[in-house]
This record gives sequence, structure tokens and C-alpha cells, in this order.
Amino acid sequence: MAKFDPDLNLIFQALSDPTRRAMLARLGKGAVPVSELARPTGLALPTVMRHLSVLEEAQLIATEKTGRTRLCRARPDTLAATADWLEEQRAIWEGRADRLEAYVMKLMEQGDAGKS
Amino acid sequence: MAKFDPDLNLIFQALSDPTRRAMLARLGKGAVPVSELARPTGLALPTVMRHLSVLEEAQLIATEKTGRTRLCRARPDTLAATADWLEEQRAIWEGRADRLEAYVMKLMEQGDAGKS
DNA sequence: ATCAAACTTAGCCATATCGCTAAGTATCAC
DNA sequence: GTGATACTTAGCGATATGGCTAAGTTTGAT
Repeated sequence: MAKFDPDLNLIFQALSDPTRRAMLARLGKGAVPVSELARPTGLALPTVMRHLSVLEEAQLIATEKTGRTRLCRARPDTLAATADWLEEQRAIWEGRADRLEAYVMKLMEQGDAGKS
Repeated sequence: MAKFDPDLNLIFQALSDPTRRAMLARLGKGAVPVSELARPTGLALPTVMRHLSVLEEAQLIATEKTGRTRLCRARPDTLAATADWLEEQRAIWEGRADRLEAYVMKLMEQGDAGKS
């Protein structure tokens, strides 16, 4: 299997840009080619490509080229790992046993459902 | 009540630095003055101050000066809002009704427990 | 009154980021 | 094969980021 190690530096950096978050939201509705992802942004194509490569390096998306078009799709596993980090911090910060418990429960639930 | 509007740009940007995440983790164990937060980083104080101001502008921490020391504490509400955004995206990306349901349940739970 | 402690401000340097345009390369349609 | 389509690469400029040192400022202790 491919190694999956999310880098929080890259992930959060990628998420810090509204254009990229908009792209991710768009990808939530399904995989799309680069040009379609670019259209609503109004940005030049090289600029969009750059955003995409940031997202891909952060493993938030995966892309695949077929013919002359490149299809982009979201990678929920990375987002899940990120959500887990936040949830963990939240549990600690709130200092509440029930949140910690809920977090553990969710981890177990994922172990059951999240693996392919 | 004080206006609370989390800015995801600032938040994710703040979270993208490992030094700042380490500081947040440290604050999970309780409020501490600047110098104590600085010590484990090995960074110069002005550098640390800068990190702190980034965290504070993102509303991830709050600080309060008493005498000549400034005390820093975490702001779980902002982290919670961020976790919610991620959870929402995850629910969409995974395209699964049960995740969406779990998310809504959590929202309700927070509505019950999270308000001051 | 003096001195150390704990920030704080100002400013410098190196690198990274976000936008662009111009000029490639590689399909696909005819 | 000609031309259009869909990226891709190269490189520029403005601004932001993350580190530093040096020189304040404000308190607390003596």
C-alpha cells in the first residue's frame, strides 16, 4: 500500500487560502478537470495550477492525467486525519472527559468504516 | 456578547507553523506566561511574540497582561469552529449519510454544552 | 534610587507565496 | 498535417513570513 503520512504544515498551509478551500469545496461535489476548476476563480491557468500543486503536495487532492485533461479529486483521508488532530486538541483544551470519550468513539468507528 | 467570527484564512495560516502548534499544545495544559512558552522553542523572544500575535489575531489564543508578565491561554471556541468546518467538508467528501448525521448530532450536543 | 526581569518596538535579511504574462508541449478534431 | 484545446514551464514583481539583533519600556525587588 502507498504510505500515507499527512504533513500538518503542508495541509494547514494549503487550507489557509480561500481559493484553495473553494476548490476543495467544489471537489466535494465530484472530480473535475483543471479548466473547470479554474473557471469560477477568474484566475490565470498557471496560477490555478500552482494552487493545485499545493493541494496535491499536501495530499488533499489527487490528480490523474488522461489525454490532454487532468482530472482532480478530493482525498477525504487526509482531511480526516486533519480533523482528528483538531478534535484531539479540542478535547484537550476543553478538558472534558466526555469530549475525549466522543473522540475515542469516533476513532473506533473510523477503524471500522474508514479503511478501504 | 463579544462578536466571535473566526477567520479561516488566519486560523489555518496560524496552524500551519509547527512552532505555533507546539505552543497551542502547551497551552492545552493550562495558561502560561510568554517567557515560559518561549523557553522550549529556543527562539528569541521577539520571534515568539510574533508567533503569539499571529495566534491571537487568529483568535486561537487570548492574552492578558498583569504587571510585567503576559499570560496566554487557549481559546477552544475558535478551534471548535475550525474543527466544525473540517468535519463539514469531510462529511461532504465522504458522501455518507451516517457521517452527516454524526456531524449534526455533534452540533446539537454543542448547542447544549458549548455555550457559556 | 537602582537594577534585573519581562516583555516590546524597530528594523534587517533570507526565503516563500500569490499573482501575472509569454512561450512551450501534447492531444484531439478535421 | 493544421489548428485548436488543455495544460505546462519559465520567469517576473509585490508582498508576506520567520528568523535575528539592538535598543527601548515597564514593573518588581532591594
